[in-house]
Amino acid sequence: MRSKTPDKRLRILDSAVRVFAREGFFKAKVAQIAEDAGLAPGTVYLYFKNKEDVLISIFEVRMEEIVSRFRAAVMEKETGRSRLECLVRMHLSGFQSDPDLAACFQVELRQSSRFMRRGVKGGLQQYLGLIREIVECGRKEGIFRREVSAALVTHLIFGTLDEVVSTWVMSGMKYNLVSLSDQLVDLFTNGMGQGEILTEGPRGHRVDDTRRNG
Amino acid sequence: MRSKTPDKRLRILDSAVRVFAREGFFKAKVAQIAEDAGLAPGTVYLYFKNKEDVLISIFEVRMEEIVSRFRAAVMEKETGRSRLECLVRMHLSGFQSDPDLAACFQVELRQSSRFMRRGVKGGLQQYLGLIREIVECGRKEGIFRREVSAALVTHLIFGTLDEVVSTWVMSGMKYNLVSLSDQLVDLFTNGMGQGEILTEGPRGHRVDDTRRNG
Amino acid sequence: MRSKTPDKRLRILDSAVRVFAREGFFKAKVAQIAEDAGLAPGTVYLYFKNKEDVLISIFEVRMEEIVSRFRAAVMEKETGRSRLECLVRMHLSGFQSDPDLAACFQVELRQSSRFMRRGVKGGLQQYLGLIREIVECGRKEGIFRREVSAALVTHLIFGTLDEVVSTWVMSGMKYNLVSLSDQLVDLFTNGMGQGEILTEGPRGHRVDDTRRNG
Amino acid sequence: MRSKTPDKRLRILDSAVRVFAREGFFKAKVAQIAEDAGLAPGTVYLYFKNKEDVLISIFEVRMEEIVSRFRAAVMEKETGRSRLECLVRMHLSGFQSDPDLAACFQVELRQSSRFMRRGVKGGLQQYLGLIREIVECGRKEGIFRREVSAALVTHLIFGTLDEVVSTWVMSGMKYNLVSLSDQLVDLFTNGMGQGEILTEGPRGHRVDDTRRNG
DNA sequence: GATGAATGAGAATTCATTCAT
DNA sequence: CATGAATGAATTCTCATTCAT
Repeated sequence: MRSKTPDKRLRILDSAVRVFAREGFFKAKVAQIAEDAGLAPGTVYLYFKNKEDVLISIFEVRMEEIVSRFRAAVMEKETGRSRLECLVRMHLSGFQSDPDLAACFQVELRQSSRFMRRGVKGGLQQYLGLIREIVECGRKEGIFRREVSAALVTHLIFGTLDEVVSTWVMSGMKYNLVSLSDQLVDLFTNGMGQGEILTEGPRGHRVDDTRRNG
Repeated sequence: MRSKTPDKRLRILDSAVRVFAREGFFKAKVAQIAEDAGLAPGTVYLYFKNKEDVLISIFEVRMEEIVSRFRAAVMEKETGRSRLECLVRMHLSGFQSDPDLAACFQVELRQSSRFMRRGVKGGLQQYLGLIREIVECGRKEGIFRREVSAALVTHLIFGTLDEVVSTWVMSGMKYNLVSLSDQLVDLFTNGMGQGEILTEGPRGHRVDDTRRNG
Repeated sequence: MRSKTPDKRLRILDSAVRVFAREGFFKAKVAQIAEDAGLAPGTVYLYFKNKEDVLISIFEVRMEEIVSRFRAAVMEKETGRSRLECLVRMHLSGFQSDPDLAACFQVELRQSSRFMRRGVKGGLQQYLGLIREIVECGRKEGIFRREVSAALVTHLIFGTLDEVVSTWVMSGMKYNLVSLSDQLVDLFTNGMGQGEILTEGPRGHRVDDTRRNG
Repeated sequence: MRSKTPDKRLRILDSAVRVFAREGFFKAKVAQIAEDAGLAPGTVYLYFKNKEDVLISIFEVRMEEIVSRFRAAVMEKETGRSRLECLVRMHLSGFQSDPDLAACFQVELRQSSRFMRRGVKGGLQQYLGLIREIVECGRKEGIFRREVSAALVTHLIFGTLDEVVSTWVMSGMKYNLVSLSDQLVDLFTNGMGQGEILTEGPRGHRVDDTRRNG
């Protein structure tokens, strides 16, 4: 029992993050979580419908806090580019600084079929929404392309971040995650291709330069 | 019981894909799988250690087949670019044409903690290896950039594909997945940014143009 | 369900003695025991690790009670001889008056490999200890011989009692066990040999006729 | 696989003794025994009804051999006393020289409820019969007492030997079993009591040192 | 609100045994 | 006779959840 929040609901969630990270969702016993929170097993059920609900609630509560914190920070930036940089850096450093949470989000949460079936609309959608706003913002400024679906770009960004963090978690969280931020932002904006050379495909000259020169 | 392979091991895996997709991993009973395969429950345990082993084996067996099929097709292409196109298209069409397998790979498999903890090295690593070869190939041709970590590019591609397919599965597999291929390849190679405009940031001239124009 | 002890642990043990005696250890179902005790199956596992633990616990709990009861009675007697008589009689009458317990101790318990491998130290050692104390006591008085190992004498007494009770159980508990007490005590103290004749060994005359004639 | 008897039935029994001794009856798999005997699992069932039958058969086959060997040796002796000595020594040395068999007889066999319920009449009864013959023989010579039940004397001898061997097995077979023979024979014939003093109560003089000191 | 003893549903799994070859 | 792949019955045990106090 480490957390001392008087709010029992939050205390349970804090304990659950630790226990889930250490034991894994299925091996974790509700009684363990309760004990860690200094409560009786039954008490957990005054605040949560069941064990999965605890897991999902971790995600929702933390995501709400994350999204609003991220949004605040992101919106202080002026350009789409710097907003993207901000988001990427916060995403990576957020997990890097809280390994238990990282384990919950990247590993345990996926073992909830309710989560995997996207039964949890709230948090993730809001986060995707925030990413999308950044994309739209960059488009309005003319620095991000309009030809590709904004939704797809959002998946590109989120999917990559998610995979990168998962890989880091699986590897034992040994290397520095945040230091990948710049390369990631570079990749998101410029892609993996050598700009010009791509235009010189086998077919000759690319004519659609206008796309970029607009 | 649909599959009639004489190989009982494969028959069990075929049945398991169907049952897992329909019922979900936890709701699925070993006896159901056995029945679907026309076998007695105990027979499953002659071929697999336990239920999770069946799930993991689906992944391994199918991945092996996928990787070798994808590799063969990809390697027929000449350029890194066309190889990337080939891989993306095959990844998306592969799942689109086999919804049960898609459900297993994108949803059920993640509920195996052994899988999530990357206890399954083989298949996924080989697939990532194939992606990486394509990246390296494009680099040798000079069409893909060398400044960014190849590993990171690999995660970009795989993470995005995975997220895109997952989203499609969750949405009920209603839209056409393959049709996203071109946009994805475009994003991977060119990024989301307006190339030139990026260089002309609000702050003035970018000096690192050489990077691309080199 | 016969027993009504409020202590659930004891209620389970009481029920288990009956069920084990009637069904045998392996045929006995935990659910049967629970039902007999008026409890749910799961409740058994709040008090015992598993079915074998129930069996072993019967032995331990009953032995503790037996040893202290026997010790109290035995120690009221003055001489080693009368103490031995007391123990033998109590051993035999104890089993005779509780056939279910006899069946558990003599038959079912032996089917626990943990018991047979003497994984159960407590009870039996204490009982053997009590026998040994009686032997030592008789030795101090000078009525029991000192030339033979006390441990061996203890095994003689216990081994014989155990075999005699087992035979009685196997035979269907038809004859009177307690009535063997005097003969057993006689055998333990005087052996099966004709004193005199034994003395006519190569080594010379025995003078102690009085032993049997006196 | 060590045994090379061409008789498959005996090969199975030899293997079973080893496997039962090493694994215990319940942990032992029929397939293990078959493999050790260099046979297929199904073959075991050509020679034995089931696994328990293998265990019981070990006892019967070995006991038959033991009883006839013991009887032959015992009957070569002339007096009841020397026959008893012979039996005790052979009983102890028989187990001491074959630890696997000792483990089977003293531990594993007891876990068969059929054995414990004396469903196995043959072997044990014959052995008890042999002991009894020795007792009767001594009685005819006048060296063994007639006042006590011969059956009881038989139980005394067998029960004690059995307990002594069991204790030795449980203790890890560390000490020398055969060296207990003389003390045991002494105990069986003379008992644990100081002859005269018993009759003269606790207060009398001991005069009969001759009895043991010769 | 909090407790925690009691519940009881539920399925994976084993492996002795069979029998078609 | 021998095989060994397939069988399938059968029961323990767990632990999330409840609810009387």
